[in-house]
Amino acid sequence: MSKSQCAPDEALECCTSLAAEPIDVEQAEKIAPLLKALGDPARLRLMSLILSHEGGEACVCDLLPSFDLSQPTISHHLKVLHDVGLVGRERRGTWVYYSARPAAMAAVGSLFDTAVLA
Amino acid sequence: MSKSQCAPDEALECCTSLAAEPIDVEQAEKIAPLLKALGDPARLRLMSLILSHEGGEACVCDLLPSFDLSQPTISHHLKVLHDVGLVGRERRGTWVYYSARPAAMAAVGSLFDTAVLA
DNA sequence: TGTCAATATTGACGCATGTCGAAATCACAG
DNA sequence: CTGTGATTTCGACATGCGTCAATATTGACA
Repeated sequence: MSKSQCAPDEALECCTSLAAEPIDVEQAEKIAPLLKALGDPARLRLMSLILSHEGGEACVCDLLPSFDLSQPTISHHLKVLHDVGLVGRERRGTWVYYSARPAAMAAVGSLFDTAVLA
Repeated sequence: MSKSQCAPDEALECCTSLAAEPIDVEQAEKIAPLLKALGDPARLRLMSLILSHEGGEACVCDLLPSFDLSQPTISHHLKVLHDVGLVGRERRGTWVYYSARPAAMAAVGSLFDTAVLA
């Protein structure tokens, strides 16, 4: 059984700025995987390519040409992004479309709100 | 020679939202390490503890009690954060104070600006 | 049904990472 | 200068990660 499920929005509604107060252990363990998933150049670019692609979604064939990596490797990175809930996946015919999940992105972004106060 | 230098602000002035346009390879390779550094629960909590600590800085002895990890492990995580430029380090007497570097935090945060448009 | 194109999974490989205990620095007090 | 507490570095270990080639799956279409 491959557990390729996309993590739902449990982790996505619970976070404020890192600077506001010390984040608690549970929050940290929920959010860190999202940052970790984005902490690879290929996946960061994939996220950006998907976000800035027409309609906010892109199929694998749209993304592949931007990389020197093999197709299985790209597929693997997309699975990582999907597993942590940063992107959604939808099959339409032969193609699989990946789309950004704004709530997850916003959750990560909120960590850095008002971080400019220090 | 241990290269424990703190990466200067090269990577910190060059980034806009991931959604605005596809991030280029060089930017991705500069920013991804920052996200990777934050992609560990212990380091995410360290960052938050430092940011929300009085004066925006904290010595190792302030941070240690919040973790079940050994002191060398905490020191290692702080070094990771320092090496990517997310925190500064200053020795004052016997103690070493770590402080958040707002520019680095802002650089990361800017990736998620307007990501809510999709 | 059978073939083809798009995507995912598997298995393997080296390399990086998180963790610890032990030892080394570093700075101050006596 | 010797000792003591704070912090870093070292060496080692197990685990995780990025990558690929090979194979499997899925869906469209003849």
